[in-house]
Amino acid sequence: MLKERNLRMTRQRQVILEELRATDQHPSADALHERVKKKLPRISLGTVYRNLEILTELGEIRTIALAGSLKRFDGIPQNHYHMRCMRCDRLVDAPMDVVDSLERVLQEKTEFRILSHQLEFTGICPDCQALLDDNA
Amino acid sequence: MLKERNLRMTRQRQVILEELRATDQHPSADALHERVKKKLPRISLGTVYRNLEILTELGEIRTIALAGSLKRFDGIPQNHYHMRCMRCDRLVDAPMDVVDSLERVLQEKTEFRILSHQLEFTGICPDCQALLDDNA
DNA sequence: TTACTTGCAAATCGTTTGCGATATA
DNA sequence: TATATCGCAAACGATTTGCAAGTAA
Repeated sequence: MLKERNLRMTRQRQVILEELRATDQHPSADALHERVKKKLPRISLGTVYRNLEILTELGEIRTIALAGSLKRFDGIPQNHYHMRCMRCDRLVDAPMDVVDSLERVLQEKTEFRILSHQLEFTGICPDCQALLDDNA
Repeated sequence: MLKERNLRMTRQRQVILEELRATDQHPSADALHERVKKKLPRISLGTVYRNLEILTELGEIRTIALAGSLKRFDGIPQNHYHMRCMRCDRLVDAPMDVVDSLERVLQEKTEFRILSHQLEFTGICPDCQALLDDNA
């Protein structure tokens, strides 16, 4: 699966994959870099980032996009879900109710105390669909 | 509601709230800053950030933390949900199945083409619960 | 008159990128 | 040997923060 993309299995790529597979800690790039450095002391953080991206594209690992520092603001204080257009980055309210049962179902199966949840849909907005159709 | 926290209703705070309430565009802090500058040309981006934080704490508006900027990595390539501890930031697999019907339910009600969804639970992990109990 | 709030600029954080050097296939 | 990949360091974009001046109550 490396060949069709002209990719090479470097020692760095190998160790990054091994170390990630060896833990269930869902490390950040930085935390993984610290682990990998124990075996390859000279590896750089940039190399870790580059390989994590490639390994994700290959389907070998998953990148979890956490709800994080990037923010948008909403004049409506009630909780509701959103849809984001992956092409133009527009953010729109999702026309559906908040599903409280998601938290209840999970709470029955975990010691974690669940307090809230964040649900974001990704897709293509109508405007961008039209644009894409034009180009076809 | 301003009084109990010794907060003042400044012109800046007022206009930021008005402008955010006047749109359904879910602007970024920067985009909102551009709008507000038309009424208060000298207002700084830092002031916009500070007020958005306070208005969120007061429950007047909502801050939407977008999925994307912050990343974690997972050696298991199958899709699944996660729980994040709001105290220690630990990330753990959620013991529940992916709910495909969420996308179907929403797709029936929108022109948006839904392609995927991101669900993240927030709460307190068992270790941090124990710590909090000790301090009580 | 107090101390909350501002504008400005510098700092921070996670991530990305340009470069010349290195190593895989 | 060709070029994918590396290490390094600088660049990046969104957000946060320190400080002295301004202003609401």
